[in-house]
Amino acid sequence: MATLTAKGAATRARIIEGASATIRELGVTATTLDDIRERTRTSKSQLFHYFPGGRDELLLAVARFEAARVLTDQQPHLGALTDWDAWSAWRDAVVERYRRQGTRCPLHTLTSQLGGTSPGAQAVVTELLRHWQAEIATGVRHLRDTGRISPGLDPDTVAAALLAGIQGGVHIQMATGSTAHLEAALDTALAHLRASAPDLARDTARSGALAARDG
Amino acid sequence: MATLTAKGAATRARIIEGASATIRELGVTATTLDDIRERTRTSKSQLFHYFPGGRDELLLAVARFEAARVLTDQQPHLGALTDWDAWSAWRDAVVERYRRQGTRCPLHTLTSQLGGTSPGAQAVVTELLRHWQAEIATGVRHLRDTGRISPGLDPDTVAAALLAGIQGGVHIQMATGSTAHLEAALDTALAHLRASAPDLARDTARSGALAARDG
DNA sequence: TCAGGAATGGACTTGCCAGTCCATTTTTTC
DNA sequence: GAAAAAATGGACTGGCAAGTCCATTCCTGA
Repeated sequence: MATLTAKGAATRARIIEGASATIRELGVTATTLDDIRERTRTSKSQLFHYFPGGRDELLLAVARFEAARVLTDQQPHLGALTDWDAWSAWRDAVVERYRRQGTRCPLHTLTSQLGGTSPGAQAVVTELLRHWQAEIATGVRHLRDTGRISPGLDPDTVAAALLAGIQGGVHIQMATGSTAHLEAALDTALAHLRASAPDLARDTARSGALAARDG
Repeated sequence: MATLTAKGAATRARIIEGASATIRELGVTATTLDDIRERTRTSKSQLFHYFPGGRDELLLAVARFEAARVLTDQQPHLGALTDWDAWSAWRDAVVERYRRQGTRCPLHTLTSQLGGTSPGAQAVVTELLRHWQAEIATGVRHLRDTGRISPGLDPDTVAAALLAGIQGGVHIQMATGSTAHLEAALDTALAHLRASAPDLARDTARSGALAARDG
């Protein structure tokens, strides 16, 4: 793969997207290169031309593709967690995103297969988590700096806990099909933040810290 | 498998345990029946004798085995979440359990492979989660009924959020190798509970003289 | 002790699927 | 417009791993 013409790049992208869709339908283990070949209208040689490392390299590319999508699907909310309304909108966007995705999380299964095997896949996930958590932490820090939450809360710890709740909520959704846990995790975390508000700020937010849900 | 002699039952159990151990080392996808056969000193025919449904049936049995272990590993703490000390001990036990397990969670990978495929595996996980959450909720309810936390908190929601945090923390550990997120999730959830305590109970808890309250 | 069922051994079949290879077509470049 | 490079087609291989089958040994109960 010395150089890549426009046509070549398009084919490569088509393969990744098609593989991603196929994996969503069949799961990683059940997806064969022939399935991908058929859906993307490519030949075996093309698959290996664009991904000389074979199946693993393709899967890694798909993981990268999916990881990017996870973050963009949360925009513009994730990048602007300024006031409570923004947090609420983000919360809804996250729930909606995963509800729409259904009971298959390509990235989860993808990394559970590649995770231990290749350090590359591990890096993709680690980087995604790091970025995601950093964005959340920035939002929390903003809440703190504007006096909306207790100054005693550590933004990074809160963000880590929130991210864990989201991950677990999604994971449970994969097994049960319900987003109840994801919602509980998000709502409880937000309630925690709201309840920590200094009296003045809480009065301003006024809508009931315990009720948590959209006041 | 009309009847099962003592010897047969022992062999069956040996296969499940050996398969479980092998999967922990190699991961689900990389584990072949021959690997299991070799480790458990059995023959191909034995594998299919005790698990006529083949690989999938064996994997399901392993999932059941692992699911049971998840809960027993948390005992006796999980069954007696009465006061803050008990909660703290449980928290430590959970962290320790997963730290010891390392970056391979057999159940996670097991179900991510069987999850979508077989309804049986899904049932195993769902039941595990249900049971786990119920135990946590019982503990939360006890805290509430003894006035240690705000009566406004819904035990089931809190338990769901906490369980999601644990699951996510473990999941992140699989990718990063660190239990930081798991600990953040647990600690944040417990901090939330403690912070919700009515003033009297919080003061009492701080001093450790719990017996005196509510006379 | 012997008969029938359970347990075991292990060779063999079968099918799939990743990866290879070379021929052919298309595009780029000078 | 011709050579070089890139893209494509698709048959073929090789190996692996699940599952089958039958022969043999072991156990149990009457």
